[in-house]
Amino acid sequence: MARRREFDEDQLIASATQVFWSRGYTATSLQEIARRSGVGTSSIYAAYGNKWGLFLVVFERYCADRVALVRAAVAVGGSHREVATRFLSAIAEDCAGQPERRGCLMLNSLGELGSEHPEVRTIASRTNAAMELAVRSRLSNGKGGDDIDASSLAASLVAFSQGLIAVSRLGADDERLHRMAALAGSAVAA
Amino acid sequence: MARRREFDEDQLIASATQVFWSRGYTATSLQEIARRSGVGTSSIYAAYGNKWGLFLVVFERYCADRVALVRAAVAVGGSHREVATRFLSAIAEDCAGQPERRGCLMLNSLGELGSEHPEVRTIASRTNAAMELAVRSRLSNGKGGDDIDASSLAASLVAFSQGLIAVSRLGADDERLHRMAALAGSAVAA
DNA sequence: ATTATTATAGAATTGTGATTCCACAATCAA
DNA sequence: TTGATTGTGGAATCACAATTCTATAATAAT
Repeated sequence: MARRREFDEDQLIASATQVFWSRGYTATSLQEIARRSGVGTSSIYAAYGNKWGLFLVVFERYCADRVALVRAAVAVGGSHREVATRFLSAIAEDCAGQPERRGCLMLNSLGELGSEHPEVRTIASRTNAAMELAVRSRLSNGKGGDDIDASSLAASLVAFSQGLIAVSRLGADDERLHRMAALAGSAVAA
Repeated sequence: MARRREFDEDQLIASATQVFWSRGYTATSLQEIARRSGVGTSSIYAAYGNKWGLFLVVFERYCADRVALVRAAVAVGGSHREVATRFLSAIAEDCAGQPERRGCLMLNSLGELGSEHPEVRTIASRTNAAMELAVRSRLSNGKGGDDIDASSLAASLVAFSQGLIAVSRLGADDERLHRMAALAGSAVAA
């Protein structure tokens, strides 16, 4: 270890995330990330090897944040119906707050890169499992008798949330998203 | 009109669809489409103007086919529960049959291009509305009293189907997809 | 048959963007 | 302080892919 980094890694990753998220992986140029972050391309290559390496770091971090979002949304717990409603509302809320209706970087990347890049599938799959687990852990009433049911329900809720995200990308207004979230939540047996 | 086209347009569009679907728009080169279809790049440019023009034709056609798929799935009608189950099962079935777990070109393109290309959002949005309408038209029991309810249900079913597609991209096995479809279907009030 | 028009093949152009190189700066160990 | 090591800025590669160009072929209309 000789000279230390000058750039702030969190800053760089944050900038890169924005660009990848809005433009997609392939259409994003490193030069743009360099420009927007103020970090030179040499430094980026030295630190991450190549564009793909940088993307993977971005992607992993984003996915981790997403799991945290879900955990926070269901932190309180309650009846199946309450948990479901809070979870879906939180997702709807998040979509509504995104500029350009850009949805979710995980789903966008899965769409763009999933077929040809197993790593992306792997990370996304792990993330999805973590989300399902987070939801499921708040659905069980502590008895454990209906666990199979609870995990199926959790999986379906996460799937529905991903449908909500897709719908948000179509330009659905905030109210519509929230109404769909509420309707699905109330369809869950209390 | 002097000389006539030599290439079969349906063939070309079909080849192009495969490539765009597997690789994504940006990562696809016209040369690859030319090679796989046997049509020269000059002919493609003469016919569609540019890569984007070709893509739009591919995309519109794909979306139309998708609506047709949904219409066929719900053609028979029945109780809300039956229609929902048949619809979701048909989507699950379709996903299961895709090579490379490539999902749905509409959702993939929405993920890759949605933020920066309003045309894509517009076409996808129109397609989505057509799907919802197709489902809804089979949900009404002919009375028309609960139409608001029926259209909300249709919208949620379509959203859930898109969630299923996302899950399929994660590598979920066929059985899991079918189970989720069945569970969601049976959750719909008969 | 001749002409005007559109299609095709394949080479040439051009721009972009990933990646590499090189010279120089900063820091640690001695 | 000196040398080894790692970061940085910016120019230089290097490949690839979108698009255009040029010549030639096919066909409809006269």
